[in-house]
Amino acid sequence: MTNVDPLSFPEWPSILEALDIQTTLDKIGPKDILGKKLESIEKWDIFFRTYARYTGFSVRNEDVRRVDNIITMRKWVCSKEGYRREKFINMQDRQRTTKPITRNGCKVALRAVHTKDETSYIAKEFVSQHNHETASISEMNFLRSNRVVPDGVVAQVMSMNKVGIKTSNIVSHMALQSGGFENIPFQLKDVYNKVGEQRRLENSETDSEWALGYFDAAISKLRYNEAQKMFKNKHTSPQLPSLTDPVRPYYKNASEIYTYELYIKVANEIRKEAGYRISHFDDCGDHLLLSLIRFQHGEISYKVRYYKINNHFKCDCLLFETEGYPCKHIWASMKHFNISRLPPSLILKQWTKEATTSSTPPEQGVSNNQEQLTQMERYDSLTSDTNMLNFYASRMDSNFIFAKQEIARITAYCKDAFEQNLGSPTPVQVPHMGHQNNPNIVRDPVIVKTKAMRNHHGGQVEGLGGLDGKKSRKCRMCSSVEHDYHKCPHKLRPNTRGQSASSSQLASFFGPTTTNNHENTEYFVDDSTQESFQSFPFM
DNA sequence: ATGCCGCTTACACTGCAAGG
DNA sequence: CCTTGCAGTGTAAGCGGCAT
Repeated sequence: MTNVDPLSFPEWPSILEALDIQTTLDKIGPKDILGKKLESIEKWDIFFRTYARYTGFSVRNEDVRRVDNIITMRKWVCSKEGYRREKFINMQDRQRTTKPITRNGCKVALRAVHTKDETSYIAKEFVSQHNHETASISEMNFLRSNRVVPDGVVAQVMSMNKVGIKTSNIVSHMALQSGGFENIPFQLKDVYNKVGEQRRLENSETDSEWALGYFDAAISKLRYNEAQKMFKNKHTSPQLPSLTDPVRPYYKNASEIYTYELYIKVANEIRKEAGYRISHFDDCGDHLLLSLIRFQHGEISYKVRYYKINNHFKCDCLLFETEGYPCKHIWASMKHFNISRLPPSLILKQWTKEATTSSTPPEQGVSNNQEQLTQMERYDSLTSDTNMLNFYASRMDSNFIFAKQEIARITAYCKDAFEQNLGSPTPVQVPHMGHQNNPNIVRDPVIVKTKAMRNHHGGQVEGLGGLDGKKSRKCRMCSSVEHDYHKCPHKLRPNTRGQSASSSQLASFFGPTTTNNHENTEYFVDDSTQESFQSFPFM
């Protein structure tokens, strides 16, 4: 079991002391928590979120009660608490395929109630047993309540957007410098959301146009996307049709076998199966030859061969042979023979969930996990701090020079200490704001000033969907509706390589990369590069 | 005190059209 | 044909009212 790194979570020791917890996090049970008191609701919040982070689940605020604007009770739950609401399960006139099921009725929860003397909050409910698998350390950054977009990152992305660099490429570069996407505590979409939020606040619409690509970053991104998909497949499941659907077993069977992306395609075939019927079949010795016709389209027919010896189906349409999953004609034939589960011969292993999960490296040992986790926490913390540093230091010549010198000094010191294996703790105490206090944690719908507050005027908030007239397009540089980005008079258009304003800004933001592969990389942006970057194969 | 439910809003995602 | 931005859809999240 892992323990909380006190350097990353400075509040943690005092909380543990106040709760008088002697056991490790994974062994905490109701008897350790029920009846215990903490001085504020925020401390309970920190406790439960840290507990969740280190035991592998995501937290949702489930309920809150206030009297005179003072919180009298709050309940936190596992994000898998409850079930999808009935109205979304039985939605009529559905226009899109359903989203994966993320809830499974998990009972894990904490409830803290204001004590009678109003001096503290007491735990009245605590459930620690999940009814599902929890996330591993390597999946920790995929959990929503663990995702953070540090202020420095937002500031840096916005600055670089202004000189025309795409958000996705900036994030790729950050990932590259951090040693991979798995080492940054946020996802690309979190950055889009956070930057978008900041832009709305500033009421300025600028974005980026030119691309910048790095092969290593692209590969890392592909791997990361793969890991994201694996996480999704492991922790969500497709929404199945209603219990009354006669071919529900087929959907269920498919959901158990295929990844979510492929399930959507297979489900589409199963759905279309109903449009076909077997007109007749002939016994050809080693196989049966079935003739299928489409309802109301009698002239369109398909032949399906059913080989009894190996329980295999082969269809004229060759969908299975080309795409790797059974076609509607095979599903219709299976139904005809009352075969309720897909025969193994029709399951291509590369499309199954098993194929992706089996490629996951085995979990590392306990001590390695602890080490890895501590290192990750500290890396997150340092990245957050240094991003802010970069932002301010790059704004003034004197700051820039000072920062460069200090960074060189500290780096040399740490490197020296590391190489001599002096180990931690390093005498250089890095000031830390506390991970869970970071307002940029990707908590779901964060600052929602008006969220769930009744709209007494009955209208929608301006700027959101539902406005009457269609919005006209705005220039991304100056927000004018008169022209678009490409014709904008404010657009920065450096002409020559190595002399442009953007190139120097780029160089100052990126700094010299230390990665071997890029030692000779020059950063430049000019008219021609826009084309070449956009056509970069991985971007 | 607690659970259930309805309502509102935000976020994630998709599809389409404009523009190059 | 490709990229980008926008609008629309699905649903998670959060809160408060009401019933138990």
